[in-house]
Amino acid sequence: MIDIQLIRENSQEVIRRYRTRNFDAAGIVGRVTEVDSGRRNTQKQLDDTLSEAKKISAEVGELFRAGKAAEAEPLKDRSSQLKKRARDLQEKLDTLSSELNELMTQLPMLPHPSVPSGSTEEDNEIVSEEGSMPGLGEDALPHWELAKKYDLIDFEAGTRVTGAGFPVYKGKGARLQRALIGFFLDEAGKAGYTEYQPPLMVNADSAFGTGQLPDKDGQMYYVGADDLYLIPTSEVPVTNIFRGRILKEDELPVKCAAYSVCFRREAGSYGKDVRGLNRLHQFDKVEIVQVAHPDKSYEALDEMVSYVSSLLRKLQVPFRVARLCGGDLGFASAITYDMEVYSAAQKRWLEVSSVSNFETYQSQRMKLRYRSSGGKNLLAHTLNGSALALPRLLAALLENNQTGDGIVIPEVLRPYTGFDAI
RNA sequence: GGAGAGGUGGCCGAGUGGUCGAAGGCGCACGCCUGGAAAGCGUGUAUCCGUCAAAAGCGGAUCAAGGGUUCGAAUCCCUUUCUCUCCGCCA
Repeated sequence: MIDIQLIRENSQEVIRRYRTRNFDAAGIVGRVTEVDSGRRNTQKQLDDTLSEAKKISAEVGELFRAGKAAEAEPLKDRSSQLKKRARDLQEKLDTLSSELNELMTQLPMLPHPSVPSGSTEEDNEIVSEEGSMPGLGEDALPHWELAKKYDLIDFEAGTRVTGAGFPVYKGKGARLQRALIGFFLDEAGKAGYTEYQPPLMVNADSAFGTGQLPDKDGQMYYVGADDLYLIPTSEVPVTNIFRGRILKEDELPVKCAAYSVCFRREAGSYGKDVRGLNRLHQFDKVEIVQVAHPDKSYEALDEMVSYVSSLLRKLQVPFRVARLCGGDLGFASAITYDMEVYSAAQKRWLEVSSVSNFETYQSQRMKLRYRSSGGKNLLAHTLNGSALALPRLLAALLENNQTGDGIVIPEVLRPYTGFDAI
């Protein structure tokens, strides 16, 4: 949620900034202004009413103690009336508050000024590209063929056991997955991130806190019997570790890393884009999360982007960094950099990481604050990024490193895999 | 899953219907004391909303959450939730 203060102070500016997202906020912002002033008005009336009722109660108390119970009778009546009035006002206040809350929830994060306007992927701004493109022959195989040829992934078995989008990794394929996870966690540790193992299911409050609910309801698997959601990313449980907390200023930035399995329903996506490992219902990912001081969050963002770049560099995969345009930006994000690796046999770029600064969007929802040196409790900024998501990276590694009679394992992974080639 | 006990401020802990936002202690901050420190002494120490240009001030809410009884609830009643103990089950 954005800070309502921004709307109170300059609603036109807010509406203008939302245009970068192709989001017409005029209607909602207008309603917010209206409901907000009504709410405050009602609050004032309620407070005054309660104030009077409290005074009367105190008087009644004194009369009782003085043994003049009879004199208290008319006061009791008056107090009853006030209480009835307060009940009505409270009801009105609740209605207005929840209406306001609902409106605010419909507003996405304000985009950072550097976010390019645009509506689709096409309008994303490529900010850098590095690594050399592998020269593969015409007989180069896509990763799903390679996975079959070298018996690394059994897609059919996954379909039998669960359904499409739930692959079974096998032998060196499974080992390679484990190697990548180990490598990523070790690297994150060296970069100052504390390792966490979060729950894989979260409650609705957590899903709301990071912005999955209500916006992305339907993209998460839901366990109805216990009212829990399977996490779509460990961003959700990890960030929510800090929900409702007030951190000390010198604790910032908080840097967390977590490996987890991720579950996504990906409702409605079929076709060749989802072939093989390109898009799955269950996948593995190491995520990094930071809780940062508002003045330092863009520094943190840059650090995260260069950290993820360093991983890709070490793995020797060609990659590029894109700054998402307003239209492609996630609901909760002020700015997002996508990191894409080049998958040589498919001849396409695959997104393997998404690094975002949510500024106060999530912290506002989850009341995540820090105590400033001035003694005030202020909202912290939250950020996260994949470091990294495994399947597409695995796809690129398999495709780019194929030699015709095997697949070469990148140097840095060999201590983890225990083998040099497949 | 069954039985019982309990959730009070950063923490411990008193409080069972009437100035209780809440005694006391610890912790923390500041000051005094000291050559310096410890001890000691003193002062302060929750969050949110509203009012205000802002601060102060003032008003309101909050003793797990929600509802109820009452003129008045941390205190009584109901529901939910979480924690602990015992039993059951179990990787």
